[in-house]
Amino acid sequence: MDAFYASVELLRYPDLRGSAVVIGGGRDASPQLNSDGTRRYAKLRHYAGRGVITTCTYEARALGAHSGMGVMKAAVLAPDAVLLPVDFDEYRKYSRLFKAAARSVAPILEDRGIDEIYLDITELPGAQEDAGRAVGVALRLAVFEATGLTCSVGITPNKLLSKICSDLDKPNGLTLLDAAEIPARIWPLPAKKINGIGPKATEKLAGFNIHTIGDLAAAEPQFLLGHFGKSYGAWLHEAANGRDERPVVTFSEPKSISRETTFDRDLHAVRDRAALTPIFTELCIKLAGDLSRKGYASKTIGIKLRFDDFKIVTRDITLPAHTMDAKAIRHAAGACLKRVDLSRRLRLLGVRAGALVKLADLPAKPVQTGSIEAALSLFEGSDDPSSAHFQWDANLLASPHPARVESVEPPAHETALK
DNA sequence: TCTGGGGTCCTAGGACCC
DNA sequence: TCTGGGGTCCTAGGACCC
Repeated sequence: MDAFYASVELLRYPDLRGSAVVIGGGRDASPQLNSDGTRRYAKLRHYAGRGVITTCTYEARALGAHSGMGVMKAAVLAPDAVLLPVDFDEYRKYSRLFKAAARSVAPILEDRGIDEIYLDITELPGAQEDAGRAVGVALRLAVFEATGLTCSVGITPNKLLSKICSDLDKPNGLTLLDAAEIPARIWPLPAKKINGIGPKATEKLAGFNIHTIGDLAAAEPQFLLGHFGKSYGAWLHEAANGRDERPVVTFSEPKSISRETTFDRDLHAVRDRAALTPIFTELCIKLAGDLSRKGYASKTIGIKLRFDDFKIVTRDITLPAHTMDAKAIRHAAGACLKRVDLSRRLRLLGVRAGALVKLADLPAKPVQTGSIEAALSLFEGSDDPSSAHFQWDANLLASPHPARVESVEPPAHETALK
């Protein structure tokens, strides 16, 4: 989707069409209603805070703003640009609408986040020959009719090339590409246009005088393997040559669910404990709510800290049984926090639930909260909370497999087989 | 002007088991 | 008392993406 969040906002505030508009910042950027019924929008120049731009209109981009940029920095470049707060509920609504419209054209759809999808149109009637363009036209029409929003489409032999091509003619673009055109149209592009080559890899490649995808394609595979590792090196070579066999995946289970927040000001774990504790607990409650709503239980609870120097530290712990209970999550996360050196001030705190299992697939009833608390009290009472190693007392825990606890020695024949 | 929130995948070492 | 090879799980960090 083209400038997705900003475009959704323009549907709501059509008077902003044609203006430089920035979405982000958070908090009090909502438009106010004047007495005459007109709207008064917040200007970038009045912003004070730590937010970043999530999306901005093409007019704002022309002034130098881009997503990821701090709003304070953008205010210097475009002080008169309009600032709007993010409204994820609204974007999710339009996300569902555009995906449903796309599915009506091509049912094999891979979800790549709120504003991006892959479609497998191989088996679509008449998708061979020159009908690719017809599919692209139908797709954009269906999306526009359902949402009033434009999107950009790449139609190629695989996901890697489609991703690159969808970006070549933004906004409202349609780009078709045949494998034979790779040298002429793909190789001149910067290497970072490949999905999977980020800032670090771009920098490292530049050090070897590899700047374009063509440079990368011309590099000896052995050289790439030697400098980028077996897996990534081999992938770089394949990607540069436009080869990608990944299928369009229509469904996948989530691996983790998390909540995090950046504080208005940096907080010290001890001195600002009174402010920190409720934030920490709130994150755990929200995470438990997310798990419950989505129907998952987690066996690994972790925390993420970002210090004032932007260094990130993570800690996690695997529980004896899956849980979705806020108290159990809070206790586990608290135990993780005790394993971190907290002398620096904190900028961000996050809580994560991993090792997820669908509630329906849970082997037995989730362990009761009380038992997990009893187990975790072992951590909190530990003489050495910084120690990375803890001993669980299995007897304190309710087992999700009560029957198996009773098993004793394996039968003699089984022992013999070993 | 310091840089959000929610994810995935990969690597790597140590524990532990066979 | 000195060395194997394979496999899984746990934990921490990092690159990358939307």
